Amino acid sequence: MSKIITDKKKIKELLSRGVDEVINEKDLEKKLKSGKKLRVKLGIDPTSPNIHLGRAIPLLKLKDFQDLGHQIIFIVGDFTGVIGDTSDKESERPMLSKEDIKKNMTEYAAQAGKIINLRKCEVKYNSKWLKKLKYNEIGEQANLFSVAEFIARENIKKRLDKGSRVSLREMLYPLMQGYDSVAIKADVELGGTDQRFNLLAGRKMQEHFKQEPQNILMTELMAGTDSRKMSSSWGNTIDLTLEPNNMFGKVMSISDDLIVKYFTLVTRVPMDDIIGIESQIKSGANPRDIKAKLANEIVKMFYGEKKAKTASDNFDKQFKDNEIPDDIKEVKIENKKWDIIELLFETKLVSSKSDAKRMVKQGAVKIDDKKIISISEIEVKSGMIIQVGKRKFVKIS
RNA sequence: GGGUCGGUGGCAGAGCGGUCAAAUGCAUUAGACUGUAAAUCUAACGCCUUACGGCUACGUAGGUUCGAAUCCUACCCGGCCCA
Repeated sequence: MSKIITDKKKIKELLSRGVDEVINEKDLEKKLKSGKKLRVKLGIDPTSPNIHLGRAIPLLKLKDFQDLGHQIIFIVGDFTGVIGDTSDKESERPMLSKEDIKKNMTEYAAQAGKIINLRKCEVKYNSKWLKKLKYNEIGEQANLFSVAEFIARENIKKRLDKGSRVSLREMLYPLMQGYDSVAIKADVELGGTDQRFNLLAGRKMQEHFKQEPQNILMTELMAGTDSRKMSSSWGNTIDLTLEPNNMFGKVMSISDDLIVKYFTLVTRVPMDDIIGIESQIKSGANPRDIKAKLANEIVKMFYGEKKAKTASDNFDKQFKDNEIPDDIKEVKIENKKWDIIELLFETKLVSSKSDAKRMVKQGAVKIDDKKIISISEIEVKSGMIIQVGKRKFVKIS
């Protein structure tokens, strides 16, 4: 029933927006225009279930393929997950248990479902075919690659130079990812540029098994809130699990010069509009407002228009106008005289009592908009609003 | 198997007998300022104590010492070189 869309403009955008490199571009373009339904593969690493904006980029690309009517296939690396990938990390990955993987995937699906229509996807666990391979078969496949190739990879090289451990086990990873492509007969595989070697392994492997080699589409890498590459090991991610207010705020905290990049990579605002935005920035428009638009756009994608609007309003209130936001968490607590330190700790506004003292000392604590300057006793009444810093509020119920 | 170097706070990485709750960078938090949770500047950043101070921490377990992250022993884990 689903027809393949072969609109030239859409294909062009598919192949260029947020795309770092396509191998082989001509071939892929031809196939996309042919009207054939392509099998598009994306591997998922089940080690950490949190999807952040960086990891969402290939997912968005996948959605673009889906929108054109192509078949998308998730490969859950339940088997490779046990091995541990190395391509986007500079440290070795821990091995995972089956239970962990299962739990992680449930969480993953909940987030990925915000971008992709999961009902129209194939989801495959690669243990299905990988665990059946015999030693001689693995040997044969391993023969397709050389050690020099493997250690020439930037990440591996870096680790080697630094003197950290690279296990033999890790060399198996590209073989497996490559064999996945064979097993599902992939036409296209997506991945970040850091996946290059693994993606190419798929082509080699497919050729070996007399299949037509898959095309590869590598997406650009995303910069995080501190302008370095977005990665969970840097702690600079914007996670999809963030609730709207926080997500909005995090986006607002990116560096100004990343605005256009974010628009291009993680939204589907038409490219023509983005060009307009770019020139607005150049001609001196207030980046704050444009960034707010971006934040709004991103929150909208994951939570819908209404919640995005609320998040946006709350942000303005809280930071621009220094007002108290509408939806504050309520806390039930005995109405009596409380020592301010105990009170802050009890309401979980601070992580420890030392922390509470610090906050008071720094002048970060406000009760009903009145600054608390010294450690003292507070008469707690319901409806009272306690504030720590600009971002943490609690209302006594 | 032999030699050798190392395992430090969320991460990276100094310290190598007292002045070490442990430099510095990143991350985090607060304050000032502002265009925002940008940028910049200032400060904080184990836990408990109003404070004095106390407690727990530098791979694990013991030991030497008035005193150990620092020295010794064993063990566990890792790097490099040799075989």
